[in-house]
Amino acid sequence: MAVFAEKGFAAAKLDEIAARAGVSKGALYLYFATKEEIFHAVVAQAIAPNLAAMRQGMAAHPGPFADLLRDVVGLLVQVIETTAIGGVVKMVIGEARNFPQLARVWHDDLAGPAITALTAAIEAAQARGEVRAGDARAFALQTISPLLIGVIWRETFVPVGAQPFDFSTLAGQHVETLLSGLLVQQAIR
Amino acid sequence: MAVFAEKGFAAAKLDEIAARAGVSKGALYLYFATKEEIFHAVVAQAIAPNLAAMRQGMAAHPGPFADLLRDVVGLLVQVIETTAIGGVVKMVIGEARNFPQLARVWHDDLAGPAITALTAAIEAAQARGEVRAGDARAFALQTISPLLIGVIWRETFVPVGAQPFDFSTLAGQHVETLLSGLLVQQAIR
Amino acid sequence: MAVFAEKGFAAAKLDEIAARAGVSKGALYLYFATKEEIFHAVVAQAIAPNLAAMRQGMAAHPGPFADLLRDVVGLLVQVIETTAIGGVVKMVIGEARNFPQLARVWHDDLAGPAITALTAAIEAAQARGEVRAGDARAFALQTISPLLIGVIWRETFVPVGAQPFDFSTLAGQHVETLLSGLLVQQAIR
Amino acid sequence: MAVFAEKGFAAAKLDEIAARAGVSKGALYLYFATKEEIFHAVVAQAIAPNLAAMRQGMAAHPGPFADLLRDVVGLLVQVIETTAIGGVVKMVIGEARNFPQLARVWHDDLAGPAITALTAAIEAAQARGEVRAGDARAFALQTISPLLIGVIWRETFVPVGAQPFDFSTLAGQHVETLLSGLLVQQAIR
DNA sequence: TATGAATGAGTGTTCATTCAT
DNA sequence: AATGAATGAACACTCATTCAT
Repeated sequence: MAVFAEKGFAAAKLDEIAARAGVSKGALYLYFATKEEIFHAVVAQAIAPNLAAMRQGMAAHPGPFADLLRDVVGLLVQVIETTAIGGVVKMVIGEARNFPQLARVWHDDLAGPAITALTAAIEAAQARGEVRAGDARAFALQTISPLLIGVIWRETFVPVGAQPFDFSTLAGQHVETLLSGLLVQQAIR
Repeated sequence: MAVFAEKGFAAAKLDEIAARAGVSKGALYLYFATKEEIFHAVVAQAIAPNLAAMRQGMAAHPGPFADLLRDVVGLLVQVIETTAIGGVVKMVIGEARNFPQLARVWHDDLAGPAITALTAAIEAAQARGEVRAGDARAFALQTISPLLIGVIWRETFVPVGAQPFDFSTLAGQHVETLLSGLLVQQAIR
Repeated sequence: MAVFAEKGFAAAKLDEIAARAGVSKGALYLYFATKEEIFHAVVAQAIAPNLAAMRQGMAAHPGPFADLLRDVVGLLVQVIETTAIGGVVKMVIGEARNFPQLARVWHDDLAGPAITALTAAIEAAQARGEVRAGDARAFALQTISPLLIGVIWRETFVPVGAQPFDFSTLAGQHVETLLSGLLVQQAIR
Repeated sequence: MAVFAEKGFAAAKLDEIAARAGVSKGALYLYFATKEEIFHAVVAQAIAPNLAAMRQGMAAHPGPFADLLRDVVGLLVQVIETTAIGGVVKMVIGEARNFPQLARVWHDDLAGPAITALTAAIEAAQARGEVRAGDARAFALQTISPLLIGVIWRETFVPVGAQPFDFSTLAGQHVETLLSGLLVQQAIR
């Protein structure tokens, strides 16, 4: 994953992958038939843990919407700070056109369900009168965007000297901003 | 740009670039010394119009913060809907590690100044008492994130059947959400 | 053809083929998509001249069978002594199992028709009472066998010091032997 | 032998040889140092039985030449129909150039002596006045050619749908043809 | 004795780059 | 200025050979 995330599919060399894996080039072919298969395995493998995290975050949130929001954003921060999701996101964005099947898997199994689940939770909150009217799917996108862009910023510009964003700060402030805007009764907050 | 945006640097073939440009492969070398030079030219060229747009959007906004916000987001929507920025963003994200200089140019000339200018405008609004306290740079990131993620979503998942986001709807709702959260006096809204 | 005939398909190296052709390895791919395609082209190309020779040899022989026989055998000797048929025969024998399509082409377009035409000519001679009764196809095989084996002997054993067969001597004596045996009226001979 | 005969030396894979032998690839190296050594063993081993057959066929034939001829041809038919000689012949023809030593062994130990012995027998018959004058070595080649070509035909073209030759028919008719032509006193026949 | 995972040199194929025309 | 045939270095993939178990 490290090599693919760094270079992209085409620029990744099996020699380097093998070297970093501490095996010979030939050994790769004992486990994978082609370079593409290695790539798919890497990308597929990166779905599982995030899938689990997502499901956990979305599971049954009967409490106030604010709690759900804090949990979701907090979980996202945790994933961003502890996993290699940054590299995977880059890989998926960069190679989606070359490997549509890969984009499909990531959309159907991860990104799509995540957005859908979040949208449903927001709609429930709207139904309960907690959240003001509006396109729930757009609200969902707003919810996760700053952190995702923060990751992409980290992967893209921080290596050349850009100032990174602190994810905890960003997350806290983002939740505040969202709540003040999404809640119908702002006094309650 | 079309070829590089679709395939990435390494997977882009000069044969295809030449074919789409309607010239022979050899002719490319009359204007560029290497493939990399073509790539840099493409990426550099894609900075100019966006730079202009950004400067225009940020220029002297003495009026209320809400107006600035609407202008900035509106401009972003326009750029997204009328230019090939989506492909460029993909290219920059995907190739930043392979071409640090490219990332540097994009950061130093475009992304960095844009964030900085927006941050400054927000700080000014904070100083005027229009915007509540908080990390202005984080507010700036929040401002542009949903639209950027919307573009990336379009580039990555829409080609494999994902439902796209409507940028006008997204923009309008996003501005509302931001304002309600950023303005100190919410009653005024 | 020289390289494939010498080494066989698998042991032939594109480096050597290119070198002997006086071009670079890459240049081969301007004209052929794969090594296999080069091989097929070589083998296919080797059919044409032999096909022509065969048709010529078989064409309308109203005269006595002995004349036909002398012409056919004489033509075969000429082909053997002036073309690269030896190498081609080796290639076809050696690679028939690996490239069934190749064997099919050679059988359907060359070996099969040749045997069939010769068989027909022999049957005509039998009908005219010139040739004694018997399996005409087996007679046909007898007709061409010694020269073919002579070629194979030349290709296989002569390079390691075996004594070659003189094709003219072999041909003359073979025709005599056949005539004395095939003709019904042996006294006439 | 099966694998080498089917694919040729270069295209034969040790994986397949080991699999068909029912052992592991590593086990091959307990008995042979290299692939080439396996190949030599296979080819050498294929000499023995044929050598014995040949010696038997050639052994002391004081009787009439016709008897010798029938015995030799009959023996050849038997070998062709009961042993894997077809594959071996293909191997030797196909790999003679790549393994001159192999060609040498086959020539010096088998093909050469066989032709020589047959030639000697024919010369003896000529001396006895049974066989007409002529190049005895060419007569010898004539004697064995049709059956050899029949084998090669079977190995090369029958797998792609060619009509095979019946070896018994071929042999019987061939002997007749030879005798009528080779015997001085044709009336005797 | 036997295994089979691991190796790495070798080969077919690609593609950025050159250059005669 | 433009072409496109030709080059050759680079890379994915194969497979004979090794060796720890």
